[in-house]
Parts: sequence; structure tokens; C-alpha cells
Amino acid sequence: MEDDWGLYAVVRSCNSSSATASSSSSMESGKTTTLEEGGCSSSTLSCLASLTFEEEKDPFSFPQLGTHQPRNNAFQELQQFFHKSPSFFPTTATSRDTILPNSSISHLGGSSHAQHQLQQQQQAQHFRPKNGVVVPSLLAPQSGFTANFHAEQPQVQQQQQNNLVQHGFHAPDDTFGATNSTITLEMSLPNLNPASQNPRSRKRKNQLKKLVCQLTAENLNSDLWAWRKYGQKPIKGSPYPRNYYRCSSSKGCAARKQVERSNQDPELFIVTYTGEHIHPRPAHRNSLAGSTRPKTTTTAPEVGAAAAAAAQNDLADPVSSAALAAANSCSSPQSGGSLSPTTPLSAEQIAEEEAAAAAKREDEEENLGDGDDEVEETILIPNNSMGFSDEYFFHGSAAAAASVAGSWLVPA
DNA sequence: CGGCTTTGACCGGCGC
DNA sequence: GCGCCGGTCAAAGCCG
Repeated sequence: MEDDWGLYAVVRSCNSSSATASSSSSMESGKTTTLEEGGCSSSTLSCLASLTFEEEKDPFSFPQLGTHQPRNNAFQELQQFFHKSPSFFPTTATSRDTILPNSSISHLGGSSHAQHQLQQQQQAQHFRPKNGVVVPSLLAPQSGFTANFHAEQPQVQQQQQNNLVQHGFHAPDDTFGATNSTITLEMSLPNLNPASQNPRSRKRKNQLKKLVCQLTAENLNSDLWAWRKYGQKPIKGSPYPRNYYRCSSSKGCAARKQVERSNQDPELFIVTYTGEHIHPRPAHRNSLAGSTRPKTTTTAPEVGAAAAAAAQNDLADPVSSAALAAANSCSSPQSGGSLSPTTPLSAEQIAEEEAAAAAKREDEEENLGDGDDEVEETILIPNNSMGFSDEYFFHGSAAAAASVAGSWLVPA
């Protein structure tokens, strides 16, 4: 049960009609807006919750990313989109509505290197940054937010999964217009076996639960969890190394995180989460854990010493900087010292939640009927499917993803 | 002093 | 069986 209820929790999350606490907090200077979400939130984009979009602070300083667009508040854009685009919550979308070639996602779980490369190539083909925006060409040619959610699940979970399959997630071409803060998430849940519960497990990736997010540099600064780097490996076929992080919030926590830059689209970072957090999500970003230490800081202070240190360590490889910055920024003090899940909702976020809740209700009705889609289908994150249940994240492989979502409830 | 990054070594799965 | 490769370990050093 424990290993199987991940998707079930997702389904529950999707079907849950009660929005739980969602909060946002204006960061210290009010220039950083962080959206955070509680439990089975109805927030449509709760996967984005807690993503921090710093409007002025440049989280990273990448040579290749030097052309960052002025940073909008992506979530506000999303909110606007939700209000303006009812079609964002289609009732006709099915599992056939793939964003990416389903093979590219489905193979993530069994990620041999070749498969991984294929995935990146396919991602690059379908996600073209445009003015700094990650563009899922099949859904939002101009710009937009998409998410792929593919799972290879045990049979017992197919029913729950089918519920997910029926959700659709379409972004009209003009969804985001000229917005420039977008996140692409790709999620793969290959197998929900308990492998990740063995901290010493060396099982192959295809045997581990994992969730893959593809984020832009801006959005790497996304979660509250404290990650400690424990390794870095050059990846064959990629000019960029892969960085390995483990959750440092708790000693026994098996949550892992890998950050690597897409070699096809260097502006994108592929963040892979595995394992499960065994502890509550920290209410605040640990001011120490994950903190970076500036060595020779020539970058903006808030870029974090991680980037600087990484740059120092590997000047020829901005990805190192990116990865480090990404991971470290997740817990960097300056990026979230005042985060609080109890922070009152802003009007915009409330509106967003309302829109999401309404859309979710529609989805619920739609989902009552069918559900025979193949497990192998690429699942489009529905309006609320981004609102992963905390339970799911807590027990499922997407645990670490919750760090992205920032939607983590503390089991008593 | 605790927690972090760095980095070479080691381990084990997987393909040939 | 062997070698490649990815993932992890752990010592060393740094930093607040």
C-alpha cells in the first residue's frame, strides 16, 4: 500500500474539492514572490508553488544565460492566464494529447544513457526557448507552461492513473503572450517500487521512482528543501556534468536530486528527483543548510556563492555553476528566509485558487466516466494535476518533486 | 563546530 | 566475464 498509494494520492489530490491552505509570502523586500501551497491543494499550478521568481535578483549568473529577460512574476502570468483562458481546462483532452513524444518520457524511467540523450534531443525539439520562455511547441507554440506526467505503474495503480490520464492540459498559443517566465515540467514515475527506501540502494534508475522536471534557470530556485551536494559526474555524451544532491534536512532522508543542464537546450536544466522525504518540509528555508559560501564573488550577491564557487571550480562549465546555484539556491537564505506556509494569501493567489478549484470540479465530472487509457500514455498535467498531493509526494517517488511544488504537509 | 562543497575512489547494474 | 558508466561514498578542506 505504501508503495502504491503515490498515484492514488495524486488522484485524490486531483479529485479533492477542498483547497487547502495556499499561501504566498512576499519576500523580504517584496520583490520576490513565492507561492506556496498546502496539501491537496486545488491550485492549478501548485507544482509551481514555492517557485520563487525573483524579479530583480538574478539567481544565477551564467554566461549562456546572460540574456535573461526581465523577470516577470510567472505566477501572476499564470493567474492571468487562468482567468483569461477557460480553455486551459479542457474537457476533451485525453491521454492522447501528448506534449512530447511519449517515448521520450516513458523512457525516462528506464533511462539508459541513449534514452536519456534521446530524451534531451526530443525535448530540445519540442521546447524552444523563445525570449527566454520554454516553449512546448505542440501546445503553446508561442510560450506557455506545460507538464508531462508519465508513469509506468504497477497494474494495481492503473485505475488511479487513468484518472490522471483523463485530465488535459492545454495552453493556447496566446496563453502567455509575451510572458517570459515559464516552467516546463516533465515528470516520470517509472516504477513505484520501494527501491528508494533503501538509502544504500544502487538500483538502476529504471528501478527507482523518479520525477524529472525541466526548469529554466530562473526557476531552478524553487524549493525549500535543503540539498547537499554529494557528487558530480561527467555524463557521457553531455558536455555538462551532472550534480548529485541529497536532502540534508534529515539524516535518513532518502530524497535525491540530480541537476544537469540539457545539452540540447542549455537554458534548460533537467532536475531529477528520486527517493522520498521522510520528514516534513521545512517551513523556512534553512539559513544554514544549503547555504553557499562566497569565495570570490563577482556575481550578484544573491546569485549565491554556489554559482561563484562553482564557477571558480569549473569556469569552463557554466552548468556546474547553474547546478550548484540551482541546488543551493533552493535553500539559500536570501531566497526565502521569510517563507511561511501560513502567510495569508494574496488576492491574486486566492483568485488563482478559485479558478483552479472551479476547473478541478469540472475535471472531476469529466473523470467519472472513463479510464482505460494505457499506462504508457504520456499524461498531460491537468489543471490541477500540478497540485500534487502532499501525501503523494511524501510517500511517492515524486517526493522530491514536492520540493519543487513546495506543497508538503507535515504528517502528524 | 557543524554543515557545506569538492573530488577521487569505489560499487554495482547493464550491455556486449 | 569484462568493461563501461552512473551513482554513491568519504576524506579533505572551506566557511559562517
